[in-house]
Amino acid sequence: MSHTLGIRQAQKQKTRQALLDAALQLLEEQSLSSLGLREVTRAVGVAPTAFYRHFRDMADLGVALVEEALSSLHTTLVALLAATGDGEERIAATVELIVAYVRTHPAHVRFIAREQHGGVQAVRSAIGDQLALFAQEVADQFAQESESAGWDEDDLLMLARMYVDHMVMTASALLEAAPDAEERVAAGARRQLRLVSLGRRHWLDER
Amino acid sequence: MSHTLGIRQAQKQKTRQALLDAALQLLEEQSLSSLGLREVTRAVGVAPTAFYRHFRDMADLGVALVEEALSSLHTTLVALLAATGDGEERIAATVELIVAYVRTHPAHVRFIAREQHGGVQAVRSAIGDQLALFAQEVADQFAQESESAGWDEDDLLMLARMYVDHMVMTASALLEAAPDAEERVAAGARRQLRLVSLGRRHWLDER
DNA sequence: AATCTCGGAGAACAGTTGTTAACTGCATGG
DNA sequence: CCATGCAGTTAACAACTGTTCTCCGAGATT
Repeated sequence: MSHTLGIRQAQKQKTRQALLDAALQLLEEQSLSSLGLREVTRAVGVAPTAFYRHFRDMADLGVALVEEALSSLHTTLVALLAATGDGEERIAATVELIVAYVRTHPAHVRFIAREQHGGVQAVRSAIGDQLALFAQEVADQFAQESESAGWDEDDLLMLARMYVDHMVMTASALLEAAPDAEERVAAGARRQLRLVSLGRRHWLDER
Repeated sequence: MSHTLGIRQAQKQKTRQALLDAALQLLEEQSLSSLGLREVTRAVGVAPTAFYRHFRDMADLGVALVEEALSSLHTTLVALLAATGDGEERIAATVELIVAYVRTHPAHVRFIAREQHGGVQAVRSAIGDQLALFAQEVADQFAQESESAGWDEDDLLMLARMYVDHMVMTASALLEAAPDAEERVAAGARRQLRLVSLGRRHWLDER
């Protein structure tokens, strides 16, 4: 199935990736809506017009970055949830996953946090779609657990959204935190997840 | 104490406000880091150089916008919390406050949501400081309630941060929601607050 | 009434931007 | 082996940017 790319298409993907990498790096200190096409091509060392061979405009590149940043997380997250039950173990593993991802892909995390509410509509939508997908997957996993017996479908999705939103918030908080405050942020995130988990256990108490 | 401004200073504040208003409007479709000085002055109908009489640069104007957007909310929020106990009544009132604020000041809300993680460091810090102040005030209020007996100080602040962050998230969600989906978002926010409140009540159960 | 202060205007500056058109050279498919 | 396709280049374009310096005129001060 994986027909080896010709040397031509290989080169194309290489410069395409170089454009994405350069853009991501430049975006650490500004927003997508202020990032210039020439700025990116200059950083890569390629003519400005070469940009058009790969992306229609900056918004298009932004959408590609969303894909790059979030697509790999789906399998990892679902696997993590499937392997753990609702409890201290899952909380620790979730926060550890976030910490690890922020450490290995800080620029991607910053990009998502920044452009989630940023000034480029297409990118906002792309991120929103991805996060909604995450929430749906988390909700599906929750639905299979015994703690969710008797739960409304809407309530489950609401709970899942809280988890996903909380993960994004935690990731962004880790970014801004000084390196020595990292563990403090992680500890706070674990306590917040514990609170939510506690609320989940007593959700059906008063009915 | 309120010595009537001379007609000179009055004019100055008037154009200053016009600059803020114009910037806020232009920011509905872009980020602060891409907003140009000339763009703003053009919208006001004033020479580009007049900008410097009021702000050092765009970041400076951004910080002023943060002040304008959030300063008025402090008293309102604290009064609301003081007037209600932890329960359904407070939840409804809180969400209603958010809905009302988003309806009356949509551009301000969008600005805060966008620039909270935006590309201009000074503005990010200003928003972060304001939100931390909110959290502290909420925590102080919580500390006076009977439900908080036996609570750690750190845990209280953690709970308060959840409330504040949740308010920002809800406000931003309301903005992006279609007008007819507004009530659905509000209902979801109430359920999430209910979950947190439930977690709060059982926080000390297992000790 | 004369002087000072200062918000705003005007013009000019060197750089920058996105986009167009026509080109070059090389991997590719017949 | 040759003709085609196409990633990337070069040059030029009008439009735009932030910032400086000089000036004006009307409110404020004495």
